[in-house]
Amino acid sequence: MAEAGPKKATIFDVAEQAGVSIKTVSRVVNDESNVRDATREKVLSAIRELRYKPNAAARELSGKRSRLVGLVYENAQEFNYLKDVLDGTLEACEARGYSLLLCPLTLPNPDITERVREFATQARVEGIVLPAPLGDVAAVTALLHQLRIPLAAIAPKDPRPEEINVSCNDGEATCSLTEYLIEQGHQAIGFIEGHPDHGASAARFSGYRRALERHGLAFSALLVRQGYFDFDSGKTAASELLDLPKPPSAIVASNDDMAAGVLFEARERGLSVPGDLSVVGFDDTQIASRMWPPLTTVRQPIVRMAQTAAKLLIDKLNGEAVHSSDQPFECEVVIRKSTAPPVPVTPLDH
Amino acid sequence: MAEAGPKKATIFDVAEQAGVSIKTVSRVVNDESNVRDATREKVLSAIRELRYKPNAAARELSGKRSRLVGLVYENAQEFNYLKDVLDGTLEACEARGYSLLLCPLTLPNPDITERVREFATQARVEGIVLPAPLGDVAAVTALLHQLRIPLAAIAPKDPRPEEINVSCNDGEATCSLTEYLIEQGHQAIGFIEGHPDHGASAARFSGYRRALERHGLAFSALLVRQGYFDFDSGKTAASELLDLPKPPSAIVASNDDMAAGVLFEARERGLSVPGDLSVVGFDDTQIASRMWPPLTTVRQPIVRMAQTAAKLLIDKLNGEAVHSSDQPFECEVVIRKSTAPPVPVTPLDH
DNA sequence: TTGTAGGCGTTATCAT
DNA sequence: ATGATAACGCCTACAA
Repeated sequence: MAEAGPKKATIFDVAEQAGVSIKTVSRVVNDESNVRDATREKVLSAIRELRYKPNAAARELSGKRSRLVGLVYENAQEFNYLKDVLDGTLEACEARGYSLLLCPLTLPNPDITERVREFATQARVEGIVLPAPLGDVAAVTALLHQLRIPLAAIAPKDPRPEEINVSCNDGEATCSLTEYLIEQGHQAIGFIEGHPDHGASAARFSGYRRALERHGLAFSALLVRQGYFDFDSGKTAASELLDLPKPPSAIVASNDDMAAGVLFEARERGLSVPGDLSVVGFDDTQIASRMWPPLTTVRQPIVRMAQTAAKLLIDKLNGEAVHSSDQPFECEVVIRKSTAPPVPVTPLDH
Repeated sequence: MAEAGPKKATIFDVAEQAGVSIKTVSRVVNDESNVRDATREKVLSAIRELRYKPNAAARELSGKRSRLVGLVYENAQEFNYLKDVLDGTLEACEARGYSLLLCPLTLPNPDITERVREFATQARVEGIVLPAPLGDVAAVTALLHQLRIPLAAIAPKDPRPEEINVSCNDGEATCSLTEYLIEQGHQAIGFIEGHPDHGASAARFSGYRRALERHGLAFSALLVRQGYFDFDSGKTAASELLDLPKPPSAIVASNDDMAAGVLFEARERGLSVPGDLSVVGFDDTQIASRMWPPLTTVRQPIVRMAQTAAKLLIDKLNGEAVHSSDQPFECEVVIRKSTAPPVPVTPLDH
């Protein structure tokens, strides 16, 4: 049972308690050099006793540092990807004493620029995390550049070396995934592209093509449909694909949400998955394991990617040298139950 | 192409430009009275010309108002409910010039108190929105009370009149939903309870019982299973229910995520929905319309509830008289395809 | 209706 | 290695 209002301790209280000046306390708090060990100890224990916490507003006013990071994101219906981004970003911020501010965007939108400017200046964030596709929206990146606000892009289409960006090898992963289908005996494999604004879309598409080539399968543009990473577009694309004179026996959707749409469309037509049609997704978000049948997909370490993006961003804000483009993160194919050899099974196929 | 750094205008610049004192500018900015219209206009146009934005840090330091609202939430696997809460809360905050800070919690957790205290003080939020079940976690509400931080609870179990809280009539809605099943001819209707910590769980359960009574159907504890609002618990509960010697022909799950689990379990057993089993959920979150078959459920206006909670909270922070417990929000039954009369259809049933 | 002075809790500058 | 003192930009008294 603590008392009601012990008038939060200030830097002066700590200084007095420790018998030093406020500047020394400030030095200790900010981990600056030029403080004798003994002095530091005195200050530290005073801080503990008084439960002193620096006042963020005063700090910001004086020092120009808000310790705020922004997450500007596209607020789509499908939130599965974003939950992971949020989790990762938040954790990284918290671990470093930063708070996270949210700025949902609805795309396309003529006045993104104003909204983001408002957000960046009004909310006075020091840096901004930009999950795909925003890392590629010039209106946004140019503005932030002009505002001198560092950014960290997650899975941008063309990563600019001077900025922080994290990505994963989703092209390769899509290739493996497609190969898995091919090895099961599928010859006609449909592909649903992701949103053209996302860098991942092109990468995944080319992964698909590479798998075809590698196995001597002809590529047919008929089997490729444009999607937009959401359920509805997946459903529509599946519908078109299944209406083809010679429909594919398997469909690769560029993400789980679209794969869910494919499953839905198949059900509506009374098609059994994977009996009549194999379906794979991408991301291994929550929904993938909740569908029936559970989706074969690719696990993308979104949480860790977001964590890393935020971590690097904050490091940069703190003036540390940042080595952005390490290795891309590794994806992992997750086999579940939405895939099977096409009927009839013909062992002679390979 | 704007210039790089026009040294952001301060209140002094505005005062000078308008030929008044800073206090007058302050009055205008804060909508205080006692400013002649002509003066106000002068100031306003100076503000526009200079693109003046009050410095939030200075404001907070001086005026004790951070214009920050916190959202403390349980960060569960299932994010469907929270996406809506987030959308609503964010919008209400934005509309009023507030920013939203996030504090995800993992329950159960021995040191929630410390985490929340840290969040509340360190992040210096003025008020906190508490979506269920957090409005009922005494460790949290007591702490906030002690810290004198106003809170707004969304769907708390026992709404305390002195606090802000918004809820909906989910008891009644569950009753209607169950009656719909009964009217279709179902006699043995299973029920999966929600997480016992959520107020909504008890309300929904009693709605279920009321429907039974009203139609002269016997209540059987055998047909009721404990769930926790997540997919897995729904699946488990369904499994138990379906293993019963005389399994139910319909199952009411207390939310969509659990209903998804029921669907999954049914599929695993080769049961057809709604042919062999009718299933209903609650919330009408994203997942409900993505499943196969799409779920009959209850649309809970979560976004609007969250919006209202945040709005009322901010009103209170601004010293306005807040009339919390208006009417509960109205829910709405959404009929989709997961329900059908039990086989064989016996028109004589009513 | 308007203005002046003082303070909010830090960090930064420049001594010592 | 440490300390006085001046910003930082605004708001709340209290005058006028």
